[in-house]
Amino acid sequence: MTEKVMLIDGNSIVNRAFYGVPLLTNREGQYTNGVYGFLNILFKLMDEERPDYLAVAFDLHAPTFRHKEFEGYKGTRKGMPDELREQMPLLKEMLLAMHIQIYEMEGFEADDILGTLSAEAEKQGVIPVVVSGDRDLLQLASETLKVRIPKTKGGRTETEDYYAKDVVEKYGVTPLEFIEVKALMGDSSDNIPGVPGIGEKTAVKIIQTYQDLENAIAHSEAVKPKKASENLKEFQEQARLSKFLATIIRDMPISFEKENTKIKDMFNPSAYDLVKRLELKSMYDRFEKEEIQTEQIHNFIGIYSLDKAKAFFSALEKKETAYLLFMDEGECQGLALYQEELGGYWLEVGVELTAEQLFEEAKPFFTDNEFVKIGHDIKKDIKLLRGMIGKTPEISFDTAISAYILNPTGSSYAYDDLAKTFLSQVFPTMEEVLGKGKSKKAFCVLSQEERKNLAVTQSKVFFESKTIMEKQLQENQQQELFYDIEMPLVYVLADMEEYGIKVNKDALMEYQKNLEESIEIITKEIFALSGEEFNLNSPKQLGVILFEKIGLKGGKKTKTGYSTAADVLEKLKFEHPMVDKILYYRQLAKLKSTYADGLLSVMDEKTEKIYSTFNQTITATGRISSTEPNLQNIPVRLELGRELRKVFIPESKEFCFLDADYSQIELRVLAHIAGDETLINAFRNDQDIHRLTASQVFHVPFDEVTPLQRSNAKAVNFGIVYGIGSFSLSQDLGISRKEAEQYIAAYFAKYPNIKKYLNETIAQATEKGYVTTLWNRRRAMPELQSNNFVQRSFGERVAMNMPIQGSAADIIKIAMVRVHKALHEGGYRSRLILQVHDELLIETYLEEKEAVAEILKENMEQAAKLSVPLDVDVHEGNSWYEAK
DNA sequence: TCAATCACG
DNA sequence: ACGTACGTGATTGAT
Repeated sequence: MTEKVMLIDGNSIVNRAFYGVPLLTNREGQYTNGVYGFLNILFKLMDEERPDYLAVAFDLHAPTFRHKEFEGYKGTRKGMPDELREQMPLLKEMLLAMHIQIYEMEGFEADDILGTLSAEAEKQGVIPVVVSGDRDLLQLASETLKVRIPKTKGGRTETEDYYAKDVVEKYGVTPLEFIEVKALMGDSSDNIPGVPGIGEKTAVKIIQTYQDLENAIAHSEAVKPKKASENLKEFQEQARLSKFLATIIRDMPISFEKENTKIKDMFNPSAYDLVKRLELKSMYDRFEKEEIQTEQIHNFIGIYSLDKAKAFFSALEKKETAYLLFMDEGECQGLALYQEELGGYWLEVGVELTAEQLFEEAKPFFTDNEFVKIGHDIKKDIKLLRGMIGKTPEISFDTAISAYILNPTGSSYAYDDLAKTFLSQVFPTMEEVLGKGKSKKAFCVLSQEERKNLAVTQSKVFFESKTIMEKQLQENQQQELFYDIEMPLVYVLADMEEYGIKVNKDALMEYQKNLEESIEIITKEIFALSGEEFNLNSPKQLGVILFEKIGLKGGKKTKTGYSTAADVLEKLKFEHPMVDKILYYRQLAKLKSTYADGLLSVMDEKTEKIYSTFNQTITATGRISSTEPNLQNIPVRLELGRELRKVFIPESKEFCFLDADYSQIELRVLAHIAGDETLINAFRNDQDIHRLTASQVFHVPFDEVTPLQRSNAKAVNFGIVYGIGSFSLSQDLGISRKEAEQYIAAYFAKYPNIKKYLNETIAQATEKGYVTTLWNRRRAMPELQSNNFVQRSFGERVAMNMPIQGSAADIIKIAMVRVHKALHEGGYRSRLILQVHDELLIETYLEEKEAVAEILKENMEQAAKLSVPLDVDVHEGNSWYEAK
């Protein structure tokens, strides 16, 4: 086995990491984001590389030998923010605590240390992996030496990895030639002067022709362009100096020693103490592996017979109780339950207690509201219990949903996340228990005892978290949102999922067949035009055909190559007849794979219905989402796709569809929240809002607005809702950035309160750290604290958008709960079957049609009392297509 | 598993 | 100067 050493450029990584994460401090007021970011990258790379040795090199803030040669050289002494500089001792302390070897040496830079250590390591047969935020290090890349450049993108860490061939591919020169290029072009950040008038492009060309600096100087007469030729001659000494400055030393007086750099006992108690002092919470579990084992064990009482179960349920007082269900296909089935005073129980399905018996005994407990029950992700339990006990259970508190309400941007609301968040306790993650990448089925791989422990542990965690969460909901004034909107909605969604939506199977298969035939034809046409066959679904292969073979000018747009996205191709469609055909192919391919094939594959063969899952704890804004299949993105904008809606039909001839959608709900919400009189009056008078905006922005009379003006104004209105930027608006409308700026300025001049509202929202969000909707749905906004321009700007747009999108989500959720209740209480046979953000689809019994249409319209329009009316359009039809 | 693409509000 | 609109999910090819 070959051994591996990971060599890290400490300074540059800290710098990188620092800008990628939010500005963190611990209770003592110490900044910790640099340390946090560094550790994040370190652990990620260690997980990936699994090195045997590890060393981190730092720059000393002292002159290096390079300074002596060139007095203007500032090298690595370029500015570092104070918040970051303060953290360097902390980071070193952290590294020492983890027994990680640190290298620093007066007169040399971290780059030189890495260059030398990597060379030494290779001599000893150890493979080096060099990690740096700095592209200078690319000169070290070889066939065996990999240079990794991490990037933090939206809190996530990604790396660009380079062996020698990757450097050639990306820059057109070998790693060693990279130094020569630097000598010519210089590097302003490292204060390497280079040759005036030679930039990256020219430098690469020269080196590609002449291989190195000296050869280029020797042939300087022949160098093109003329300016470069002259300057190369005149500034040849400066170029030689630049090469010297850019060359990393690989033989400084320092040695790579296995004993010192061997990774050993990184996660020890004193390192853990330091991590705790710094409050780097997400790092805790790395250091806590030892404690996990003891935490999981939880005493519980096992119940295995019918007699015991009977006794248990009759003894169970009408107390607040947590419960959890595990009904696995495997050999272990049962019900875990935790009650504050009684403790944990495990009721196991087996020979002496069948599932039927267990649920018969549990029935009163589940259906009696006097037993206050809580659960976690209760929608699945509701559906299960309905099957088992034939009634809808009453569960009043869903810990997954309350955790989501308290923090909708959480990545997971599994029990171990809740334990960490609300109990400050660490339990093994489900992944650790089940094994990585395994689904819930692996639950049965566990021993019986482990399984029961886990089940009871989970119910305990959920129960105890609930107490904390209740308090927080109260503090946030989110009780109405949680108890009156989200919890009732669970039952509505459960019904929608169970009921499903009928599809016309024959029509769908016909649609699929037609697409298949069209795809075959268009594919042949494209191949005829391109002169060769290739995988049309591969943007990479397509890019080569379009931009290299045919020679269209698209330029590189994505990090992997040419962009072939629709907006790029749209601009090129007059350049070559193939482009339009590709766009058409894409349209067909999408319809076939995602929709025709996709829907057929999830259709229930027996009922010929599709049962989607509606997720209530996914979105950051409060919307619900739909999966497997996603029924919220069924085509509608283009006719060919829209045809697909014809296959969504009522269950039988006794029913038809009613489709109700809010008109302009987000702009109405904006008008209300911002209190803008112009906008409010427009909605009160039921005016065409885009036309109005057009007349305001383009200074034309309302009746003389052209269709183009109206459509541009519509884009402006969208932009306002999304947190507008002139660049994006200009892209969207295909106008200059200047013009886009003028549109926006004109908009804000006409709607001053909108501007005021947007500014105030950002200010408040920055101050409080979160934004809220009209019903106090809340989204934390850590991005606003970032010193990173990109992240902060994103945060600002989110702060502007979330209250609007989120309030609209609140409103339709209220409407859903009320419509569902009205249908249920009125004894109607009509059902709510779909929600698409501003639209509800109801399958209605024909005789009830008028009454239900009224119920729909009324409940949707009255769901909120805003300063503008809510307007709902209702359509009917015998398919979703017709009802739109 | 990720990146690119594209469907929806 | 930064890099470029909010929120989702499914499919595909490439690694």
